[in-house]
Amino acid sequence: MAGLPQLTAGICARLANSENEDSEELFNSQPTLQLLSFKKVPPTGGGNNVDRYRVIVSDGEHFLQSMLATQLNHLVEEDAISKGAVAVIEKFTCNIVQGKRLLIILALRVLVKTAEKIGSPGSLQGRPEGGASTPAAVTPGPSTSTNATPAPPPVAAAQPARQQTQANRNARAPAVYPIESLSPYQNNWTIKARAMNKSDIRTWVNQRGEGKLFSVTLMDESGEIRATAFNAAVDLFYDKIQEGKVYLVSKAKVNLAKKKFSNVNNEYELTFERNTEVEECLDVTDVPTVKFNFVQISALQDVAKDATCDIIGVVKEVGELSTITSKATSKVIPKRELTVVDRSGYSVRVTLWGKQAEQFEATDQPVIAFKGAKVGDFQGRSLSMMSSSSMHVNPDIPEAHALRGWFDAAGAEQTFQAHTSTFTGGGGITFDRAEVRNLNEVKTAEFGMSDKPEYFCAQATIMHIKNDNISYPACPTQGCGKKVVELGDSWRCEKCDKSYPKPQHRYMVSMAVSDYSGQAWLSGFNDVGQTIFGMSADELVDIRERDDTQYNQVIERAIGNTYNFACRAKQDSYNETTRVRYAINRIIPLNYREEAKYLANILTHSDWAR
DNA sequence: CCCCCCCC
Repeated sequence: MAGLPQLTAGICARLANSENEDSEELFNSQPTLQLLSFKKVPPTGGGNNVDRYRVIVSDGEHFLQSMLATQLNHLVEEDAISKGAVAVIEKFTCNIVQGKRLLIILALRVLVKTAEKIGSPGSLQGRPEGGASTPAAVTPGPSTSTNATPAPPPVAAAQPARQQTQANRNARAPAVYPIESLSPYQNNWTIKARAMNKSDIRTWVNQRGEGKLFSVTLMDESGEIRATAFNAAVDLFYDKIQEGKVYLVSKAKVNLAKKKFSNVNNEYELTFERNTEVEECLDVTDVPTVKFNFVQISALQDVAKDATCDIIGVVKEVGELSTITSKATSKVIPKRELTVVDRSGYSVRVTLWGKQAEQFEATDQPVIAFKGAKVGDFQGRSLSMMSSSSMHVNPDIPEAHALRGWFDAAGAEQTFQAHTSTFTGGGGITFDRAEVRNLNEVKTAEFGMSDKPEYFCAQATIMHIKNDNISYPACPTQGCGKKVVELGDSWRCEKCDKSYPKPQHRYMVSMAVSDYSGQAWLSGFNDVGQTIFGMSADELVDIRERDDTQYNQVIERAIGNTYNFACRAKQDSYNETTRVRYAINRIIPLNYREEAKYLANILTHSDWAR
């Protein structure tokens, strides 16, 4: 145990009584603490889906309950810290939640990943910080008249000194809380946050009545929260709140967020009310601007349909303003398509809607960053802006400058690859481990029994190939591939209205594949035959005509090989019987290095491997 | 209190 860092003795007691403290010194002190235990707190019902970690911290004398800010979750999940870790708490705040004093760790630096417990820390007097005892016995619980209970010693005193100093430069010097600390349990707070993704004003009519609303995402160093204004509050705040500006916000209502309707990372959301105060703040230091998590346009094929993503690229083309009529509402909606390219050599179409489509000005091929665009599968991959998406023209970030340089020097002359759909127009284009089903499950779950095709992936071995009718004579015209019929000494394609001296044979393969759970018949077209036989259908037809034994050998060689499949299941009626057929969208030979890596990863992360 | 995000 030699060389363990010294803990900051006494800090837990000071934090527990921080209302009596010179907070500036205390909150700048960057104490070293031991993290005794981690407990995952599951998402609350109706809240978001983000787990949080409750951590018991110790200074060697006392322990104190704390929460990790969610942006630190990865430290636990990636095993960078575990039971007994020693860390410098670089940034934190304190809050009163359900009558308990809670340390909120916003940033930390790991000194020791794991260690034995240092000293024998005890509970702080009367305060059940240990978490094991009953809070109600000592401090008033949340159920005892929440409003009548005076707000516990002002958390104002417990704010990071730096933020407090900034706040003091404002006329009314409110205490500034991190967004991370907001909760329904206490309401005397002010946050200082940047307004992002302000929506248009939207109206609704339903059984309960009608109204209008807009929403905006507020963001500070600690996190983000979605805020919504209804009806009268729309008139009060819509013009006042401007995208990108920083505001002091107080007296808004904190509610549980219904996470399925938003991708904002917070358990709660705000509702602006009549008495809510929103004041622009000119001191914007330490209030972050948008955070992007860019993916390359080429990588969009690996992003699931309906997911949101961030893209940055050069606008190669700007489409005309047009309109569509919504099928659902019959509303006419303005629309504009942008074609965006990046250094991956791919292009993608981004659809703007409504005002954003109307107001888009076609300046000279700007760099644009898109945040939270929705991924669609039209023509392979497409992007669509939503009300929660945002668009940033020529942002002052390194990626944008790099793209500008690249495009002006070379990119402008380049041709770009568009994403393309592989005949399905649906999902299942790529093999995705998350979509792997065993064949028994595919059958019992009745994949493909609905009207729409359903997609699944499988890893399976070829057991048998129907070899009587493995290919057909097809039109040799690029992109046609229709069946041709022999007429005299030529082959005629109805579709192309042309005759050819020779057809081009194309595969149409039916094969039984098997995994540990069961067997299924899959059908595949030309690329599938090419993959499993390692030759074109023309070559194989040629072999069959010359040497039946050699032909059978080629078929035999394809048996017993294992592939990763991306499949489509679809109902099909033939001769008055309806059954589900499975078509192969993609067939990929196993890459054993990759398979081994995948398995090793499972081993490393499973409990029974420890 | 919304929770739609559209079309080809």
